[in-house]
Amino acid sequence: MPTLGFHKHDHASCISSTLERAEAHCVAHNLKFTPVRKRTLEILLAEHRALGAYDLLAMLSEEGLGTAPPVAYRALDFLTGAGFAHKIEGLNAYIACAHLGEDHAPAFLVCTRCKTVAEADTAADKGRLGQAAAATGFQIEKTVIEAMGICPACVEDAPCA
Amino acid sequence: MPTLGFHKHDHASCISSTLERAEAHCVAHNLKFTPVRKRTLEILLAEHRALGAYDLLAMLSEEGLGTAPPVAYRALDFLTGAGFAHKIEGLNAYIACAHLGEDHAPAFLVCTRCKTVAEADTAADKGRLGQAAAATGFQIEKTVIEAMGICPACVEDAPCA
DNA sequence: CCCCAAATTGATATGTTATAACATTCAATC
DNA sequence: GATTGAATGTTATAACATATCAATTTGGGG
Ligand SMILES: [Zn+2]
Ligand SMILES: [Zn+2]
Ligand SMILES: [Zn+2]
Ligand SMILES: [Zn+2]
Repeated sequence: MPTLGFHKHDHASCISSTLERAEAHCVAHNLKFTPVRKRTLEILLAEHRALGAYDLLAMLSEEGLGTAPPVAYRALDFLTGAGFAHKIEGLNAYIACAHLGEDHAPAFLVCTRCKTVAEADTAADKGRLGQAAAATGFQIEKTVIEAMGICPACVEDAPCA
Repeated sequence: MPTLGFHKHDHASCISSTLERAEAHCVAHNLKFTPVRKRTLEILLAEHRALGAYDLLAMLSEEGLGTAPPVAYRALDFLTGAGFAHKIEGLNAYIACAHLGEDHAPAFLVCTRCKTVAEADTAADKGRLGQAAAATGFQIEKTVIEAMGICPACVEDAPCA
C-alpha cells in the first residue's frame, strides 16, 4: 500500500498493531519504551499527518508528561533512531512510520495544505541517486525523498487551484 | 556532469558564466538583479557548498549590504524563485544552482561533514514518486531529493569512519 | 516635470525550530 | 547498598525564519 494516509483503512487496528510491533522491537533490542516515548508515538500514529515538535510538546504537556522542548526532541530522537518515526525535512515536522519493522528507505507524498503524509516504500529509488553517488565515491548514509504537493482530498476541496 | 562540486573544474569561468546567464535571464524576464541579490549569488557561486542564511548575512554585512535577517532571506527568496539557487532542506542551507536555465528538478548529494553539495539533474527521478502520486491523484508541485552522506574527499581524510 | 504606484530596502521586533549544559532521578548490576 | 549508565527535569540559548511598517527608489502616465 504505497499511499496509506490517502485511503480509508482500519485506523484503530493500524494504530494498535503498530504499537505492538514497536513494543516487540524494543523488547528484542533492549530499548526502553518509556511513557513519554510511547505516548509520543501514539499521538503521531493517531494521525497520518506531520506534527511539529512544539505541537507534540503541547499535547504531552497537557497530559503532564513534560513542558520543556527537550522532552519532545528526546522522544522524537528515540523514535526516529528506532525507526518508529520519520522527520519530514520539507516541513520540519514528524510522522509515525507506516512500514515499521520493514527496514526501508522511505519516500513521502506530503500535502502542503493539510499536512497529510503518505509514506511510500521506494527502496529502489536509491538507485538513481545511488548511481551518481557510486560514480564518485560518495557514501550515502540517508536519503531524503519528499514530494510536496496537494493531496486528492484537498484538490477536490479547491479544484480551481 | 552529475557531480559538479566533487571534481576539479575551471571554477572562475564556472562562476562568471553562471552570473552571465543569470543576468541574461533577469533581462529577459524583467527581474531586477540588484546589488544585494547579485552579490548573494556570487557568494554562493564561490563555493560548491551550502551556506546558511546567517552565514550569508554575515558576509553581506561585512560589505555593508545589510545587517538584518530579512536582507539575506529576501535575497534568497529572489534567487530561489528565479531558479538561481536551491535550498537544501536537510541542512537548512542554500546553494547556487549548477544547472542554471535548464528547467530541472534537482537532486543533491550532500556531504554532511564539509557541506559540499553536488547537484545532479535527475528529472527522471520524479518518475517513481510520480507513479505513486498519479495512482492517487496527488499533484506534485516540488520534489525534495537529497542524499546525505560523506563525499570522496572526506572519506579519504577519515577512512576509518 | 510631477505625481503615482509598485518594488525594493531599512529597521525593529517577534515567531519558530532545535540544542547545550548541568542537576536529578531511576533502575540494573556488582 | 555502592556504582554506573540511561532517562528526565530545568534553564538558558542557539539557529532558522517571518511579520510589520516606514523610507526610498524606480519607472511610467498625466
Ligand atoms: Zn517508515
Ligand atoms: Zn491535503
Ligand atoms: Zn539547479
Ligand atoms: Zn565532505
